[in-house]
Amino acid sequence: MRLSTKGQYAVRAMVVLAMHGGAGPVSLRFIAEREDISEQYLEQIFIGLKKAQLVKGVRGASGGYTLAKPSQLMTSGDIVRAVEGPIKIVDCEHNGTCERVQSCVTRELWERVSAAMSQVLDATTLADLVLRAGEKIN
Amino acid sequence: MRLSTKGQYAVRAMVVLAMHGGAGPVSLRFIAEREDISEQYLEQIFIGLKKAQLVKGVRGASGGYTLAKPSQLMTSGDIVRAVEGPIKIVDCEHNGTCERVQSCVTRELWERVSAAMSQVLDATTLADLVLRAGEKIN
DNA sequence: AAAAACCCGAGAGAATCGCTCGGGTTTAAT
DNA sequence: ATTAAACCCGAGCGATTCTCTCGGGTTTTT
Repeated sequence: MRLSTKGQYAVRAMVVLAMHGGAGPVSLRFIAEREDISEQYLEQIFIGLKKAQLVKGVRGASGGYTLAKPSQLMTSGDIVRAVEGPIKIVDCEHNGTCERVQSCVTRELWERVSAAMSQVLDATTLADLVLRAGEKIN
Repeated sequence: MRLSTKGQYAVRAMVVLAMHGGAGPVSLRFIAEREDISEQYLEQIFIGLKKAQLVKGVRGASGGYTLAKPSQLMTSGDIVRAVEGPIKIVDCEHNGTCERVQSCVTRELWERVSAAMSQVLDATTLADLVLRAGEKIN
């Protein structure tokens, strides 16, 4: 029951991106050094972020990535989902109907837990995280 | 980001145990058949539950396991923690102080997520689950 | 005595994680 | 035009974790 590094790295990387605001694209190399993450691993992560249309890639020299929309309109939930898939703590296939009733009582529990996680993640925008980072520095 | 089967099985097994109330110990074989879980895997799970003093083992023929305390006094959080360890979605070692400030902004986020999970799990007693199982059957 | 059941450590097969490798292609700068 | 920076992408690899299985116990009831 733990978030893989992929999700953690993705959020950290997006914070870096957001902090550099509109000042041109940010290269993966920069993020990699700043956050001490493998550059090639970051590439994989950004493929997911790009597919989810959270970032835009700028190719060529002095390229990099920029946010695809303002940080107020992006939540940590969006970011985590982009690289890790849907936020659910167990995957139950029998949707709605189980053979064993006992099993499905617990399913409701896991769904409530997943919902609680989503609620926190979806309530926190990227802008919120940047704001807090700013507060910490000062 | 998913709960291992160990945690899921543990809760399901405890529901079975609770539903058999005070009517003597319940054998692992019974639970294993009822819930379609490997009996030997269940043994491992019950070692954890026993260490956490949630169940009591009764050795010998016609033995099995009983709840160590009333189901109202046991939460799904207790059960999950017993077999899976502390409920936290990332493990950050730097407690309180990080070198990179950016990293630690996100740490607060993971802590809030973990807290939200705990809240749901700790608010649901074993008795609650049994009650719902009863409702489902009728 | 025999059988039922818990107790327990070790390990095996598969899946997942956390990357790395080796190639591209695109574009800015010189 | 050339070079170099940077994104793009598929494949694979070592380590870890998960999900059990195996092979032995020991305890207690019948």
